[in-house]
Amino acid sequence: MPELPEVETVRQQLKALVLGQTIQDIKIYYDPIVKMPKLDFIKQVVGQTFKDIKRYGKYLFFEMTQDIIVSHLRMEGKYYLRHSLKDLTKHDHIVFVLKDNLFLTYHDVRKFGTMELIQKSDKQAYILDKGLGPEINAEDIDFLPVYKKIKSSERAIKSILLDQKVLAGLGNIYVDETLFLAKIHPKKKGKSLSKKQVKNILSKAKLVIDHAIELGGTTIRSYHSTLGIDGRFQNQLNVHTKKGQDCQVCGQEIVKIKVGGRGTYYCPNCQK
DNA sequence: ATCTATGCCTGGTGGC
DNA sequence: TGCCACCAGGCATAGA
Repeated sequence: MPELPEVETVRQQLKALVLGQTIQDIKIYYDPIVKMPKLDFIKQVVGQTFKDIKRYGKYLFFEMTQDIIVSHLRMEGKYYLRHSLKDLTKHDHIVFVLKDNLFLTYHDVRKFGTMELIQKSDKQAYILDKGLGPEINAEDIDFLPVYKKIKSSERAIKSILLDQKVLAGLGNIYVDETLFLAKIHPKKKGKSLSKKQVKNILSKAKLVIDHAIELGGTTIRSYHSTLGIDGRFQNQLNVHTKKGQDCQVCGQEIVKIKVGGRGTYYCPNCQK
C-alpha cells in the first residue's frame, strides 16, 4: 500500500521518466477514478506537457503546462510505464499516451484511487481545502498547533496520527512503527499525553518516514520495470504484521488488536 | 463540533 | 479443484 515513502519514491522515479513528455491522448477505461466528466478531462489535458511532479502527504501533483493533475493512490494505485498497449492488464484504468511506443498507465486493483484536475494557482487552496496538516517529515513543523490538536482529543493516539488533518503522510504501517519506537500504547488518548511524549512521537515518526524513504529510494529501477513497488522497508518492521512474533526489544509476543477499526500491532510490554 | 460507521472495491486467505 | 464469508484499508460522507 502506498504511503508517504512509497508515494515519494514513485514521484522521484516517475519524474525522471515523464518530464518533458507531452500527452498525445488519454484512454479512460474506468470512469469514477477521474473526478470530473471524462471527456472534459481528456479535452483539457491532451496536448499538455509534464513539467514537474510534486507531492504533499500522500497526494501526487503532476504539474503540466497549464494545469495540475492531483493523483491519490489510496490502497493499491500504481503507475506503470508501458511500451505497448498489448501490455495493458485489466487493472490499467487510465492510459496517458505519450508516444506511439510509450504509455503511462494508472493501475489500481481496487479502484479506490482518484484523479482531479486543478489550476496551478489553486494548489495551495486545494491543500487548505482538504485541511491537510503539516507533512510528518517536514523539517520545520509548527509544533504547537499539532500538539493542541492531539492534547484536546479524546481519540486514541493511533487514530489521531492517521488523521491527515493533524499530520499529513502517516499510514497504518508507519503509525504502528512510530508508536512502537515512542513506546506509546496505540489506544492511549491524545489528551493523556505529555508534551514530551508528543514531541517524541513526532520525532520518531520522522525517523521512520525518513528511513523508509531512504530504503524506497534505493530501489532504482530501469525504465521498463514497474513503478511504485517494494522498497526494502518491510525488513525494518518491528511490529506491523508481526503478530505472534517476539518483540525485538523485550521478547514478549507482539499482539494484534483493532483501534478505530484498523488492524493494529503493538508490544504490550514496551508500549504503555 | 467531534467523532464513528459505512461505502467504495477486489484479491487473498481460511474453513469446509 | 471449489465455494464462500471475511479481511485489508485511505478517504469522503452520512449519521450519531
